[in-house]
Amino acid sequence: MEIKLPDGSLKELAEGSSVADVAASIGAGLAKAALAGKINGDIVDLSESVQDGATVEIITNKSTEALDILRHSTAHVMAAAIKSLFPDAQFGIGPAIEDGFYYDIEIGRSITPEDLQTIEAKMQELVASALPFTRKVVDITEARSLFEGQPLKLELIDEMPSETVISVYSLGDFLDLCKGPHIANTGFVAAFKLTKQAGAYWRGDSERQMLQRIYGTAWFSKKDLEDYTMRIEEAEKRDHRKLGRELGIYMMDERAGVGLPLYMPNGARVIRILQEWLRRDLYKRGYEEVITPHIYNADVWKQSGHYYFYKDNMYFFQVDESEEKDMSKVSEFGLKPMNCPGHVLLYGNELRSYRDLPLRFFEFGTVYRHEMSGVVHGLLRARGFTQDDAHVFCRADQVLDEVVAMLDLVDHIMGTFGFTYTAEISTQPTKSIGDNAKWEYATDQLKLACEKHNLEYEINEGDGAFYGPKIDIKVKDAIGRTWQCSTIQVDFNFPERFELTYRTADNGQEQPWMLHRAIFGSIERFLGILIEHLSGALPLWLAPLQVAVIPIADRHNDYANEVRERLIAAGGRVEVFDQNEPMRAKIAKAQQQKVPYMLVVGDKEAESKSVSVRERKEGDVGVQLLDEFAKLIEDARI
RNA sequence: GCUGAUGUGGCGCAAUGGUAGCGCAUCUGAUUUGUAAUCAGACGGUUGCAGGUUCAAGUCCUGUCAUCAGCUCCA
Repeated sequence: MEIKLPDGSLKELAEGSSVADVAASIGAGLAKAALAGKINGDIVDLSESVQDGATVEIITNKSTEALDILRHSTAHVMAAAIKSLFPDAQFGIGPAIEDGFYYDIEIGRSITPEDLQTIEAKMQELVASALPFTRKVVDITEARSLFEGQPLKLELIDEMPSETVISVYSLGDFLDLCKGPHIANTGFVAAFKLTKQAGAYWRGDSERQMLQRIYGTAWFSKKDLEDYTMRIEEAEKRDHRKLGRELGIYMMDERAGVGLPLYMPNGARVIRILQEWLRRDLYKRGYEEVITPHIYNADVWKQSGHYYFYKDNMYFFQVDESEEKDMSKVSEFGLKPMNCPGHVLLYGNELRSYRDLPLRFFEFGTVYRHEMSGVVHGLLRARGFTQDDAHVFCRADQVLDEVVAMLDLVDHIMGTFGFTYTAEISTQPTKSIGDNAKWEYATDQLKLACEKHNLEYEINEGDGAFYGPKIDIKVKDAIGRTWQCSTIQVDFNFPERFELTYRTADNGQEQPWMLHRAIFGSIERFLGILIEHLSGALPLWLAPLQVAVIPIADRHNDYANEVRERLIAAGGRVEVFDQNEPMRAKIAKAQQQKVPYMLVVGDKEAESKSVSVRERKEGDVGVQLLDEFAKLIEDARI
């Protein structure tokens, strides 16, 4: 028989040859390096036999799929080690993930850090003995008997269609249900480390039992593992919680409450600049700014439905409005967890004409959500935060253009900060309101808008809000975590429940379409991600302190203050570092504060009305006339 | 909320069950400096909180609060 290689050449082979035979026929070196194969694009085990006319590719550790195969295989090695140390262990699943792998297990108690060491040592033994992975194909019935007494595995088998061909892999005396493929033997595992252990719900369902999850990382060389460890350490240095404190951005205090950031002067400045920058852009784009209350009578939350859907996650309180103070006339209020009701009430306050649409309200709205204690995380997930929230009321035929304009705004803002992002469209969930035709139309408009905007998207089937479909924009942070920032949502709930209408051209009444959108999402979350992204070195226009004027000796303080005043007149944020310290120490301080420019001034500069400019990344960039430098600061005004 | 780990001056760290130390920062004094940290002195904590074990607890135990790493969740 004949097969095709990726380069297009043909190869003659004996009937019943396997992928491994193909590798061997190309060369002994390749046969040794082969991890798995690809038949017509599908990743398969080396033992898989090839059919006449198929295209066969050999996967080696240079291939893009190789790390996943290695990591998944290392998860099996770990499972085998656990099986020999804890014979009664039950196994869940053990996939490859970004940078590593995990395996969910149950040994009747929690895994301790010491266990991790023991398991790792056992794994080293298995790796040293170059144990082979052996693949076997069985039917459902056989699989059931092989995994007798392993309820977690049996549950997985039970969910497979009855005609499925199941592959199992054995590694020594450890047998696992697995699609494969795997490395030929454990000798390929060159560098791995067990990194952490945590609880994880079986099948990701919080109603079900919690298993022990062990995480590890695996690489093809010790060097790669070291680089990875370095990368993690570097990422920790730029953690926004550490930098947030060091740069005077924000603090937390137990006494204030969990998840409630307090902004220090630098943080307040940055947030105000971000807001003003966006505000000006939004005016250009046809938005109107509004301001709405932080608390609403509970009746509003009842009408919107939030009272019933989110009561546990909202802050409610009662006020006695009677003169007798006998709680006879108690009113209930709720802190807003989102800004929609205010904007909806504003819309409904006037009779709206089709000519008014689209009507775009925006607000920097501070909201409070009682997030569960385990999820609060610095600025990235706080209980009080400010959304750059907007609601657009429009006609059905305007939805597309509005969403395209929003995507354009996302592009502009993320591009300004150098973020790359991905888009996901979430569709109708099983429990939802609004008729199917509307859902279909709305979802199509979102897809069309992405296409019109040349934005690739993934579909999150059934993951939309109960009130409408949405586009979520996720950006990547320094440690490689993805965070949801921008969101564009269609809402069928509010217009219905608050009976919003507009007068049509033919004097009829129609219900407007309502779009929610936030670009930063939460300003604090965005700032947190931005700090990590830039290692705290905010661009000149956004830096809380733009210029540190550094007099060399006390006698230069007067000129330093003159420089400061000149630059403040140019709109700059400037401070004179006149502490009784050597210049070098002042520079060190300014560098640590990530101040974009340090201006060293001494006799020469005072004489010539100039400044010696030091840029935080470039270092000393030479002397400039003060007026010249002032222009630079002027240009950085938003 | 769940699983696990951790909690020592403002920050970063130390202290075989036996008198809580160090560096940075702060304050005072000296020094007046040319591109990443001048010198000296001083101040500052009873070890998250509440119980318990012990002759003796930062150290051991219980509870609780908070933080961290995950899981679940994120209108």
